[in-house]
Amino acid sequence: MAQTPDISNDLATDIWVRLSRAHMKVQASIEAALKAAGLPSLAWYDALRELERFGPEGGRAFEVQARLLLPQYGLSRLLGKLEKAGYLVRKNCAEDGRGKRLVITDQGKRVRRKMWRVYRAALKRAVGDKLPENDGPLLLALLERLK
Amino acid sequence: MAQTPDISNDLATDIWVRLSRAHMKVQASIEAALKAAGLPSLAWYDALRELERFGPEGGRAFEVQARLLLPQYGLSRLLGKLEKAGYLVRKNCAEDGRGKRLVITDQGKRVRRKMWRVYRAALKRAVGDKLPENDGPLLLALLERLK
DNA sequence: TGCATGTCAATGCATTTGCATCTATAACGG
DNA sequence: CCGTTATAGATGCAAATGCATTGACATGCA
Repeated sequence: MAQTPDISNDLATDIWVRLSRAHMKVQASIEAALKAAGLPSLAWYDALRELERFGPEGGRAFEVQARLLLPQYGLSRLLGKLEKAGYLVRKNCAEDGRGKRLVITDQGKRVRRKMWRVYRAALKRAVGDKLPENDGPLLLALLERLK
Repeated sequence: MAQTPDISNDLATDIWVRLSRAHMKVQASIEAALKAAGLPSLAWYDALRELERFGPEGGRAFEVQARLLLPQYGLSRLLGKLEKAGYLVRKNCAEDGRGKRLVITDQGKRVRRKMWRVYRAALKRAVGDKLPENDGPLLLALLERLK
């Protein structure tokens, strides 16, 4: 009488499903917290963080892209918005006429800091508080394997 | 000399970052495998699976929605596409004049089965093969805590 | 019954995304 | 030096998505 003939649920599938749910859940919490605080989205945070790493000389878009996992056009447009918001300036690049040098503004730094407080608190609620004791490092190690 | 004053990396953040990366990685593998096989996306699979669960009498959209984590309008449009593709029929609902009864077609069942083979193989590569021994249940349990 | 309120599902409209392509410049090979 | 190919980044257009609202019906309550 056919015991779930084709929709079989093996372990890998279960892990994938829970991984998805966990990811969605955490992401939703963070985004909701940011929105509730009237702050920009996670994507903006990530970009600002990378920009801030560059320091005052700034850096190039393709460097950010490598660390951010966004498609090239996605980053290009995100940078456009950040610039329009006044969080970033794109100056022509001296050593490479094709590229721009990306420099975060003071305003950009300020908003990133604000976001970090909210972000961190949300993360604590959605992750830290849910993992008792020393299960954190264990989960970290296991996730690392899926890399 | 300020040791990473504000971009502090606590454990929760590390877990979140790796969770994101793992999720993206697995998702990308599955989607790529489906696309390479000329099959529809994961979202279609999930919907078809839920529809198939209903059996021949079909079921309602809101029931699917609860299990699928899609917004209402997203599901509505996805169902529209599935119907246009011939994988589903929406018949007027006898017991509730507002709703439709969703019934998967034979063609829908066939394509779901095809997808499952590809999906499952991709999942094995992206998850099963990466987790040695009995770490699977452990990871499963830890992810469950983030629910 | 009759009206207010709630629910199911679809859709118009603005925004965002993905894909392909484009422009501009650099790097290379002869 | 020139022509070819590669790389940085932007953008036009079509498709997808989010949000708000609608239309149709159900439900609850006086």
